[in-house]
Amino acid sequence: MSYTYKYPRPALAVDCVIFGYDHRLEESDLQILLIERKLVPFKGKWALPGGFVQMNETLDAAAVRELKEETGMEKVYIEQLYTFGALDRDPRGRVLSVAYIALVNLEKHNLKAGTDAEAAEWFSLNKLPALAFDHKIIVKTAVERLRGKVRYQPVGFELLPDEFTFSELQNLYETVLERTFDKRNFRKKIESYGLLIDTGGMRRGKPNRAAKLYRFDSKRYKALEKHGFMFEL
Amino acid sequence: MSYTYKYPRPALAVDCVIFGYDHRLEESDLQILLIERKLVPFKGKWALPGGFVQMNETLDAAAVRELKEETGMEKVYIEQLYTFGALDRDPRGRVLSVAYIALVNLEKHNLKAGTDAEAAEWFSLNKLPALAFDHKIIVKTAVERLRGKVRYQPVGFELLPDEFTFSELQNLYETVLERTFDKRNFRKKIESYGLLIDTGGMRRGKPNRAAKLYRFDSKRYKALEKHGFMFEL
DNA sequence: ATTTATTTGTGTTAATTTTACACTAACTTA
DNA sequence: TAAGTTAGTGTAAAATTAACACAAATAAAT
Repeated sequence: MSYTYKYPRPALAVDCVIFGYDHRLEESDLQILLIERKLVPFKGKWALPGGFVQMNETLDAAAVRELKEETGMEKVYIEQLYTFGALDRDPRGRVLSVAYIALVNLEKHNLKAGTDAEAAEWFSLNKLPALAFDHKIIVKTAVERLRGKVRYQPVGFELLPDEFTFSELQNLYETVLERTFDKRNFRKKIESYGLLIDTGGMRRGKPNRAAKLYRFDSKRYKALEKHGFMFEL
Repeated sequence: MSYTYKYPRPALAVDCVIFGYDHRLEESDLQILLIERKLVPFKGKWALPGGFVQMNETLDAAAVRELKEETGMEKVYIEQLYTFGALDRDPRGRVLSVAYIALVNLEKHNLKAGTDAEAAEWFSLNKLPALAFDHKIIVKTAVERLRGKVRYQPVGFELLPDEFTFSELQNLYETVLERTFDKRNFRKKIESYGLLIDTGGMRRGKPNRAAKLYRFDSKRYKALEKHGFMFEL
């Protein structure tokens, strides 16, 4: 079976830059999920998870599907990043890639090994191996976008478990933005938005004072957002 | 001649949301350029300028080409907006659209009439006619992006002539952001960035005090930007 | 049971930034 | 030369941000 068109058409792929974060680690870097390519081109090289868009699925659906197929992960935050269309980005011919960003917490979404006969592995953002295709540029674009976005939209919570402590939240922001915050000022700022719900629970188990657990009030955020409220950090 | 592939491929188009602004008008709205479709589907309806991407051109190049073909405009600011991939967005079949935003000044870039046998016309943003395809959503996305972008990147200057007065700049920002600024505070803020060059010229001709003309120092901006400088309004 | 080591949780003051506000200067037309 | 209109300018109050230190709570070790 084959498909014939009057004019030539580029092939269409989606690629996902999946950011992972583990709040349990002391010095927790941002991580990116890569898969080792088993086929040419770039056989043996690491690449972003992705694949071709099917005719009966939207771009978002294709990204969600690839995410699930290659990592087993579901119900993760995902958003379109940018569409890459350089002429020579794929040696097999003209292939466009609509890139997506996904944000996952490594405790909540643990990687299912080898779901797609391809080895998937997390890499620290600043220890990435050489990447196939133009994926280095895609990752760079994604990191810039994440850094920009995290400051004026509360997407950081997607990288944490549902319940988290203030210092986990602060560590996350410090990791993503590569800067430090004053503990008291950070708390004050976040509290001023009234978007955290005290769950009553405590994070115990470490040999120090237990910390209160909070939950992000996404319903309230959505309501406020409509009336022009702006989160900012 | 025809082209055959093993798997089906969507067609690929670019569409441009061209924002126009005229600093000479008293009550100057933001404008959007639309063309009247001469062919089915949506014959007679207004639509964003656009067309299919050719095999040997990048997405950016396709957007630039369409812009020139349909409006005669060259050397305008252009950037990729978003890729729209709903299954039913084109009744002819699966067509993806990579949308672009362009910013032009209506004095600098005057519309060449009927360059492409299609009537092109400027419409006030808040008086748009019904649009073909999913172009209403594309325009909405573009407006949101422009409003967001204009606040933290100095793209507003693209909508003005090379030399402009402070009140022209202020009017532009007030129009795009749909709010007012205090004249003195606005001036102070902009001046604090040191990104405007006094050209020595004056805007004369109106029955009131002449205003100094300034030019945006894009070289200096690019240099500062690299070292973490942030424009913000 | 007590000590030790470690992280949590909290308030005030100074510095900076943002906002509010009104009059004179300069230009063109009548 | 008078009238009408926009350009250009400074200061004080309010709000926000930044800087800073110690007692309380917990688990582990003694």
